[in-house]
Amino acid sequence: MTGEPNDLRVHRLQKLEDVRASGVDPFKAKFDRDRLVSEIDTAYNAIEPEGRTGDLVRIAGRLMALRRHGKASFAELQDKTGRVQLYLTADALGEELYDTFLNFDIGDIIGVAGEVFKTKRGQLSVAVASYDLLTKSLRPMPEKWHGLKDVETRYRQRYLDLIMNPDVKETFIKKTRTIAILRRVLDERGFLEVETPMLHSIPGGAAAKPFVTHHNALDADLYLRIAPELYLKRLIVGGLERVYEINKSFRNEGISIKHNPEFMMLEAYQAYADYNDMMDLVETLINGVVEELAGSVKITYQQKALDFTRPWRRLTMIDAIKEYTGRDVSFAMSLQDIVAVAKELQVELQPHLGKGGVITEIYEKHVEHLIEQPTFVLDYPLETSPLARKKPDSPELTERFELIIAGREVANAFSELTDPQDQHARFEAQQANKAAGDEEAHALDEDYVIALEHGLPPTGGIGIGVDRLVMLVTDSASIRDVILFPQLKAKPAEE
RNA sequence: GGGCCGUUAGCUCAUCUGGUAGAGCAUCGGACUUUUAAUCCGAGGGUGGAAGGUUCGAGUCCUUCACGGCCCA
Repeated sequence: MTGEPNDLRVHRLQKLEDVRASGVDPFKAKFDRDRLVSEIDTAYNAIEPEGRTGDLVRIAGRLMALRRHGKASFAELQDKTGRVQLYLTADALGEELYDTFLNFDIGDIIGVAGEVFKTKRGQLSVAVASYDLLTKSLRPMPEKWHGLKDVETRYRQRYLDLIMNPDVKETFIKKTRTIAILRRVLDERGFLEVETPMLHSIPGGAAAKPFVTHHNALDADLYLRIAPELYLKRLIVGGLERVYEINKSFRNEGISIKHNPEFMMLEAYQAYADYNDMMDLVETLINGVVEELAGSVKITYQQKALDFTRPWRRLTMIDAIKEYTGRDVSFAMSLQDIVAVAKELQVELQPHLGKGGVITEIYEKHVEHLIEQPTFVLDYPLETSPLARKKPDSPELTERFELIIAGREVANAFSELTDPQDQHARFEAQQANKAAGDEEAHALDEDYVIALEHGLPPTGGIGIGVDRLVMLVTDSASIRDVILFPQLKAKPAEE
C-alpha cells in the first residue's frame, strides 16, 4: 500500500468498497441492543479481576480506540452513556472475523455481542463473540488524547464536539434538564404552557431590532418575534390567568459572549399578581434549577462564588448607582444635572433621552456588570419601561426589576401596565423616540391596546433568559457554549 | 464599527532575529494472545486561511481580504 493514495478519506472509501464487495451492507437499518454501556458498568463493576459473568450483552456505539496486538486486541466502544472496552481474539472470532474487525476504522459505528468479564488488570470488558458493522465512517475522528479544541470547528461541527468532549454533552443535557425543571415548577403552580406566534406583523414586547422576513401569499413583511410578551398578555385578557412559553426569540443585534441572535426565553404571566410575586416566582424557578443541577444553592461560576440563598438582595437602580459609582442621581435633579453626572462618568448619550433614559444608561454602563451575587435591581424608570405599571408614589418609576447575576441580566419582570390609555400614551412616546433616532423604540401596537381595553386583570410577568441561566449552572463562559449550533458566519463547504 | 490575538498535516501543536516545514496522535505496511495515550520497526501525508507586495530568498516582514476568539462601542 505504500505510495498509494495518501488521503485518509480515500483509504476509507476503499474500505467501504471492500465491505460492499464482501456482501456486507455498510449502512445497516438497525441493531437490537439490550443495554447501555453505563448499565454494564453499574451491574458488573464489582466483579473480581479475571472474573467472568457468563452474561451475554448486546451493545452498540462508535468505535473510539483500537489497540491491535497480534492475535488478541482491545477496542473501545462509546455510546451515549460512556465507553466500554472490547476484547477480541482470533480464537473466539476465527481468523477471518478477527482480521475484519481489526480493519475497522476509529469512528465506525458497530454493534457487538459478547460476555462481560474483567481483565486481570481489572478493566471491565466485553469479550466479543460476534459483531456487526452498522455504519461505516468515512472521515477521521479528532485526535484521541487532546480531543477537539478548535473553537470554530467545535461550533460548526458540534457533533464532533459532542463525540470528543463529554463535558460538552453534559452541558447540553443540563440545558434540557433546566427547561424540564422550569416547566415542572410552573406546571405545579397551575401555569398553562402555550405557544404564540413567532411571525409578528408588529414586533413588540422588548426594545430590540427585529429580523424582517416576507410572506409571499400575503405580500406582507413579517418580523421574527423579539419577545412573546404581548401575545401572552392577550391570553391573560382571555382569562387563562397563568400562562407561560419557553421558546426562541430573535434579535437582530450584535453577537457576543452573552448574545446570540436566536435565544431561548421563558416568559410567564400571572393574573392578580404583581412584581413582588414575580420575585418570589423567579427565586423559586432559578433555585429549583440551581439546587437540582448543582446540588446546592452555592455554586462557582468562572472562579467566582455565587450564593443563591433566599431571599436575594433587592436594590433600587438609584441606590445601585450610588453604591457602585458613589454618585447621587435622582428625579428631583434637573435633566441637565443628571446629564452632567453621566458625562463625568463618560457615558455616551443619545440626544432624545430624558431623565429616566440617562439614569438607565449610567446604570447599564457603570453598575450592571459589577453586580455579582443574585440581585433584584428595582424600580426602572418609566421612560425605559413602556409596558410596565407606574409606581403609585413615583410617577417617573415603574414596578419593574431585572435580576442580575454575575454581571448579566438573567430575568426581567414587572407589574404589567393594564391601563389601555396609559399604554397608548406610552406607545406614542416611544414613537417620538423612534422619530428622534431610537432604533429600539417600541412599536405602536393598536391591536394590543384594544386587547387591554377589553380588560387585562392585574398581572405580573417575567422573562428569564434560559441560555444565560444554563451558563450559570454549567459554568460556561460564553452563550455559544450552551447553544448547540450558535450563529456563525456562513462558510463555503469544504471539498 | 474599533482594538488585540489566532489560522501550519485529519487532530493537537512546534518551527529564536527571513535561508526551500517538524513532532505526537491518526493513516498505510510489518511484529506482537490482557492492552488501555499499548509497544517496537518502516512508510506516506503540507499550494503554511486567501490575494497582493518587499526581498536574491517569505510560514516568518508589509498591505488588503476571509473566518474565528477576547475586549470595547
